[in-house]
Amino acid sequence: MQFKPDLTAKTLSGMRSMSVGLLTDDRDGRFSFPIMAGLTEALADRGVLVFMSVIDGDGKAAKASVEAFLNRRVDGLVIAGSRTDLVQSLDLSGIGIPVAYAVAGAPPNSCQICPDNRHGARLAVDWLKSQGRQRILHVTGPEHHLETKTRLAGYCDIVGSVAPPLFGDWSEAWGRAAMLELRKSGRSFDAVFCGNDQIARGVLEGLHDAGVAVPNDVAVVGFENWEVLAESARPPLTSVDLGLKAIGRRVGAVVLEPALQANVEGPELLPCSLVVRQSCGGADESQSTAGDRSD
Amino acid sequence: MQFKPDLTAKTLSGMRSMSVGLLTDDRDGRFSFPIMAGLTEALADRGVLVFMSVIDGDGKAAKASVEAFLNRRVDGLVIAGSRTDLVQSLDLSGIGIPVAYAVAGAPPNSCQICPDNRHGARLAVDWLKSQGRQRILHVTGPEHHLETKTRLAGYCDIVGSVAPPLFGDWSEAWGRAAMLELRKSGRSFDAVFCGNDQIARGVLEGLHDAGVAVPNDVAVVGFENWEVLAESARPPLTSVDLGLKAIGRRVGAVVLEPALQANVEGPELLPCSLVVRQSCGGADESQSTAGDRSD
DNA sequence: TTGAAAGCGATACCAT
DNA sequence: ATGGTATCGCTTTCAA
Repeated sequence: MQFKPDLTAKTLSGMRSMSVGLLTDDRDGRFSFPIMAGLTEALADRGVLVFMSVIDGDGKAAKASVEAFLNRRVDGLVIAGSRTDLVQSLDLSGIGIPVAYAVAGAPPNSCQICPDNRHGARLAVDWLKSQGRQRILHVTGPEHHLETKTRLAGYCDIVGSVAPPLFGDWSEAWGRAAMLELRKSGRSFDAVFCGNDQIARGVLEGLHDAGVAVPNDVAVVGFENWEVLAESARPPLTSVDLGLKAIGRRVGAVVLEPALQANVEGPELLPCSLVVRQSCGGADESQSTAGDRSD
Repeated sequence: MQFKPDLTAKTLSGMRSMSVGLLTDDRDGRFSFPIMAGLTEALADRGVLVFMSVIDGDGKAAKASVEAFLNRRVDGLVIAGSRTDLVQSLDLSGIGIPVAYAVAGAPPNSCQICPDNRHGARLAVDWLKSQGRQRILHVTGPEHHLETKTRLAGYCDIVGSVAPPLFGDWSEAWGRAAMLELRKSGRSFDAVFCGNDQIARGVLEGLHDAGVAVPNDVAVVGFENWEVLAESARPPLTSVDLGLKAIGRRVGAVVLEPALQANVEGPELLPCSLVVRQSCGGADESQSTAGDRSD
């Protein structure tokens, strides 16, 4: 028969509400949206829906959203893709429901799920080496950023610390500038591993301007696999995928079943994967690595 | 005093649920996310929350999501930024709650809210003319797309149909190819108005490769103001902003108060605005036009 | 005007 | 095992 229990009544009578809240202060949804997609996907089967609220950096609004969630009796809360200032303005300690942080700053002893940046970097550099590249440079973001440090660590895992990385900001402009700088310095290299895709785009442009052929003369790999950037780069950019959708799925599972939580000490790291395109050769061999490439 | 009524009980007892459902099949959230942000913003004051569900093109999943929304007794439904196939696989006719389509294909006689592409195009071309440009070309997307036609119409409103547009796809590669084609044909021009930002990026690159100076020799303006692309273009790209966030706000108002609906015949058009950067000169005059530039 | 009682649609605890 | 009933927290209706 076609009986559909009313979720509202079900909730009122003390059961779980079969809904979770998602809070983000992302600007363009670069991280939040794929996470959200994974979350929906994972929770749809279990019949739970997600309340989403995007706020712009204001602590008051964040607090109000959480209150609103709680009034709806959400079973869990996820904070996604936000800058760390959100967590600071929000005290979720005695909230009474599971909270998980997805690709977001998190307070100590909380459930935090992030991509394994270090492993992702190793994947990229390994691939570069397997393609016969000898002198792999690293141009990346601000030195003090956590992502910068972690990705750098993965890079060093493979090549050691012979070649000092070039720190800058996460922009195309910096990627271009770095190429200029490099040419002036006369350092020789046959590959550059970039801290993110925007930098990689800039590097590609800088190389193009200088007349060096990619991937023949130098190979380039990016990070984050922001498809709109990576796919239309010239040539299409090989990049490390963050597996955001998988993170969304995982976060959904954990928020509903806190027992699944792996370790309370430090973040839970989910695998990245390498999406091979044409910027470092080998694209036709259609290499693929662990994880879920679509974010 | 600090009394917070329980929304669940309120809902059960026959009131409105103070929640709406948002359904999208967007891939990267380019449209859905800003719309969502506007929606949240508009509804937060009224104390209504939004259930969001992102599905990937599957008709079954869409239907299931709508059912789930209905079980939660949402007060309204918005379909956002989706390809038209979603509306086809979904019959929302006798659903009993207001439905609005935001930047999405919509069935006849439904509430549809979209950016005023034609007006946006006029804004762009007008600006180009005001900067003294005489021969403005239009390179754009597939001829049969609705956006292509509407933007072209706006272009023709200003310059007439002297210069035939160049149709292609919405990619950077096409923008580059168009420049090559143009150089071969020997057509002379001092500005190009692009159908979207990706094409504009390609055009910019093509121009750069050919050694023509932007904006001195030729000015370029894009469409959609996808900030990650526009801001880091070389030079930063002047572009028509779609006002997606405002659309989200409007859609929220309409879904809660269907009486506000402007016209049932055809879509309700919200203003675009021009965001002036350096790709067509005049950036320092910090020109701005109607609408809300942040999406 | 104010206060008490009857749903709303399920769950859960009792009795039988 | 099985049916009846109190309960969840609020709105609405009806008395007083």
